[in-house]
Amino acid sequence: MAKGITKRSEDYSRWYTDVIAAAKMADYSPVRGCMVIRPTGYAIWEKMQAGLDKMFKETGHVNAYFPCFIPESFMKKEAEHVEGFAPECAIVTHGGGKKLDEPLYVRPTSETIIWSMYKNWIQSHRDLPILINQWANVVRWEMRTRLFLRTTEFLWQEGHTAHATAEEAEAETRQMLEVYRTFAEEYMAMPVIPGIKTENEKFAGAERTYCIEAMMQDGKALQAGTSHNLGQNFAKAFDVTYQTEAGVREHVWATSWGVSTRLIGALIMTHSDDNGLVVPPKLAPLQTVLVPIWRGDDERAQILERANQLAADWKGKFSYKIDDRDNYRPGWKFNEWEKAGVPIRLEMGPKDLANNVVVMVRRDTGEKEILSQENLTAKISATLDAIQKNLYDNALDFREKNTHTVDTYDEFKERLENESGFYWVHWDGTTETEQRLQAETKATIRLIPLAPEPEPGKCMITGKPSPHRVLVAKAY
RNA sequence: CGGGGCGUAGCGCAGCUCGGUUAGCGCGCAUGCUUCGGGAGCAUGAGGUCCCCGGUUCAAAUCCGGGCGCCCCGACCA
Repeated sequence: MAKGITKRSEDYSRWYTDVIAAAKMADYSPVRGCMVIRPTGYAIWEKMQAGLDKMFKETGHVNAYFPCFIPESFMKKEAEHVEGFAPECAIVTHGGGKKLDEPLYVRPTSETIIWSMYKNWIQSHRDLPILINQWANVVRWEMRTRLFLRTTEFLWQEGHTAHATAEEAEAETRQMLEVYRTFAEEYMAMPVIPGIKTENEKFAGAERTYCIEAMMQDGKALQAGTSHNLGQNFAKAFDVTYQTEAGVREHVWATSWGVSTRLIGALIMTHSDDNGLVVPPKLAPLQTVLVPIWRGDDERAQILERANQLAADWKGKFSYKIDDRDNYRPGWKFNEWEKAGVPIRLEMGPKDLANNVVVMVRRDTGEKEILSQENLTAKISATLDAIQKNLYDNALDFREKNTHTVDTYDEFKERLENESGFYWVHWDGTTETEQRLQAETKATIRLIPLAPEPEPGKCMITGKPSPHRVLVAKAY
């Protein structure tokens, strides 16, 4: 039934790219490592943007736009930042046919150019906080790329805030992490675990990085969003100070936070199946498609008339399309919309017309149901809600089934071989042990829980004391 | 950067080993008719720098040399 899509059990990577191709979400571009986001993929991004942007505004943020070119000298001002990003930057050396006096970095992230501006905008505590977000593209010259998950250029949002106190910055960082968690769970129907990154994994230039981690269907972890407490690092690098109420000059406290088009990859790998894309109703570009079935022009006219009558009640309640194309047959359409992940398909033919019913098919379960044409609108709305919930429940159930607790390194290594998934383990808190773990098993410490359950134990590798467990997994 | 695979019609491929008519096949595309409840059938038709450069030869998609590009897998990263 799913011609052209490799089964997940055969080859997970190929399945992933097949789903994207079958749903016409993206295409490879003439430029290595870059992708073209096609209308179907972009529509999902627009839905994500709409949901997130609303939440950003509700928490007091405003949008702005900063340039994509950053003077080299700016990039070099924060030591850890430049060290972290320099290897993966694209640099413009020529413009207008002439060599530039100073090379321009194509932004891999915008902290530096934004803080160069904040320096001018901030003098007094009265100027704080600044709560700016921008929707933009960024470029990171990755060695290996995968559609949506890691491309040389990608789209994202980056919030950059400035605060008078460390406490306020920390509260902001945590608040935005919570926004991401809510978005992932409520819109994407993707359960996530919030936490803190280890020193080793934190953002270049941050004091502390928070993240949300999700489990993909192959048991691997995917970092779905990050929120950084930047402390005073950028304020010091760019000499951004303000006068307190008491008249004292202090460096400003900063945060930054972002999610990217990678979320689309996360969405695919959380819900989709061997028949193609599955999209939760809240992010589906098209929520319901009605496929009319007819023989001959008379039936066609009758069916379409009834379909339009029914659909008149749907406006403003959910998005829909009546697929009245005459050049494709119903079976072909069923398949196409299935691959595209449309949550609900309705079928209506002559028999249904005679019986005053329609056939409804759920994308998530494949269940067919014959519905009266009375109260159809309410039934569709309720089913969309049910699909949203079912997708979340399934994803959560999958994660729980694939989350393990282990105490010894031998057991960990053995189980990781056979069951990829999340592992809660004891760790002694050192970077050396973390690096050894990664070198020996390819798994990484994904996060330290926000509010860890105190559980004194011994590091599974070194046997040194550990106050609580951390989350370890192979990751994208 | 290492390992593997591959460049021939829009897409997927055969042909290459062993050089030889006008380079094929499937899907898709165009037109027409019949169809239409899970990827329709028939007929007709359009569509090619055989990745590039050089060499060998009467003759190269095919042999030789060099180059470029893409995909997959690993080391780094959202």
